[in-house]
Amino acid sequence: MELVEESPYRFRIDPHGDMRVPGVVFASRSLLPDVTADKAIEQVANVATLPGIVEASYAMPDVHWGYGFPIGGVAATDVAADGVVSPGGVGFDISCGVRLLAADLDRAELPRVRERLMDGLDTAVPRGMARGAVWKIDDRAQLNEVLLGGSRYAVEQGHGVERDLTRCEDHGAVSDADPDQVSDRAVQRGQGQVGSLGSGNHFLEVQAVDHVYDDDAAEAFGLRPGQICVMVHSGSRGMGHQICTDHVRVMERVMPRYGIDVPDRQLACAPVFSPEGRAYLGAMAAAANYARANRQLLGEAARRVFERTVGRRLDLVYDVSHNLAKIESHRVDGADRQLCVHRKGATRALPPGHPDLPADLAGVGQPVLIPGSMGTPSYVLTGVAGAPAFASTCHGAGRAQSRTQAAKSVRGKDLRDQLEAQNISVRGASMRGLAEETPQAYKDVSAVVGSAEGGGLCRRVARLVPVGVVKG
DNA sequence: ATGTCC
Repeated sequence: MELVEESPYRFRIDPHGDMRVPGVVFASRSLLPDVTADKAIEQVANVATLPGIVEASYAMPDVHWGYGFPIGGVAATDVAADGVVSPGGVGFDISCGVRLLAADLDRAELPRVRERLMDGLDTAVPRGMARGAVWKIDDRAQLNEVLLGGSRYAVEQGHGVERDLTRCEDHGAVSDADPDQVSDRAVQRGQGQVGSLGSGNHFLEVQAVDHVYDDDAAEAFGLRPGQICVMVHSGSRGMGHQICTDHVRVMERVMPRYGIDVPDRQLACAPVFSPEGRAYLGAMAAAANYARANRQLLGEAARRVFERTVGRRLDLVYDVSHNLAKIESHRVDGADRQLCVHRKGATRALPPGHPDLPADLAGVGQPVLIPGSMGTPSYVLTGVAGAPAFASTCHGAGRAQSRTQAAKSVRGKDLRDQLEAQNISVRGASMRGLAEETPQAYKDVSAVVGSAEGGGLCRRVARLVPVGVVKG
C-alpha cells in the first residue's frame, strides 16, 4: 500500500486489486496514519471496491480505524449504476452529531454564575449507562412520531421554537423515514432514551468563543468573540446501534444474491434500489430523526437551565450529523447524478449559495460543528465553493489510542483535577469514562481542522474553548 | 458508539 503525495494536504492510493477508484486521504504528513501500524488506510482502499463507487474513497484528516469503513471516511455510489448502501459506511451511532447554541451571555459574566449553571446542567442532562431521559415514551405510536418527525415533532410538542428547525440540517427531519423497518428490539432500546447524552465521547459543554477567523460568517451564524455557547454531542443511542446490527445481518445474507463480493464482511451492503437497501435507508432515516429529536431535547434542557439560573436565552447556531448516508445530487464527470453519499465521522459542509441552506446563511455557507476532545478547543467551520469529497469535511479530533489504552494511561480523578486546575468545571458520570476520554488519546483537533482547510474542504470561522463539561 | 456477548 503506497500513499502518493499530490499536494501538501492530499495523498492518493492508486487503484490496485479490486479497487474501482483511487483512495484519497486529506491530511498533513504528520496526521497521516501509519500504513504499517494502522488499518485505517487499508480500509480506505477496501471501500474503493464497493459497487457503484464514484470519484474516490475519501478520508478526512481525522481518519482512524472503524467497523468496515474507516471513521473519517466519505464514499459516494451512483444510485443508477447499481450503487450500494452499506450500514458500515454510516456506523453504529446513526446520525451522531453536534448541536451548538449561543447564549446571550458574555465570558466576563461567567465566573459568578458558572458553578450554579454547571450544577443545573448536572441534574438536567441524563447521561451515562444509567437509565433516564428527558422524555419518557411508553408506546410505539408516540415513538413513531419521533421517528417520522425528528426535531419538528419535539418542537410541535412544545420543546423548542420554530427557529430551531430552520437552523437544523434537513429542517429538523428527513422525510423518508420508515418506522416499519425498525425492529421491536430497536424500539425497546430506544424508547427510554429520547433526550439522553449516552457515554463515550458524547458530551454537553459550556464553551466560550475564543477566536473568530471570519467576522462575516461568524456574525451570520450568530457568534461573537467572548460569547458563551453550549455544544451537545450525541446520537441515536441504542436505537441506532440496534438498527445497524439488524440491517448488517440482513445484508450479509443477501449480498451473494446480488453478486456482490467485498474484501471485508463488515462492508456488508446492498444496492440502494434493492428491498434490503431501501429497508436500511428507511430505518436509518428513522434513526436520523430520533437523533435530531434527542439533541433538540438536550438543547432544550440546557435552555431551561440557562433561563432559570441566569435568565439568559440560548439560540440555535446549527445542528449537523457526522454519521449519515444521504441521497444527493452531485456533478460527476460532467453529469448530474444521484449519489448515495456515506459520511462516517465526516460532516456535510454546504458551500455558499447551496439551495438547501436557510436564507440567512446563503451568503456564507453551512455551519460545520467540530467537537474537540475533552479540555481542548472545538471549532466552527463553513463549506467552500468547488470543494472536493461531495461537500464534506472532518468531524472531530479522531481517536489515536483505544479506550483501553487510554484508561490505562491516566486515572479519571487525576484528569478531573487537571481540568479543574485549568478552570474547566467537570460533571462526569464515571471516572473510568473520563479516563477513556483523556485528550492524549486523541489527535490534535487544531491540526485536523488546519489540514481540512489546507486540503480545500472547508474554512475556519471560530474557535471555542471549554469552560465546563458534562460527560456521559 | 453500544443493555462493551443473544
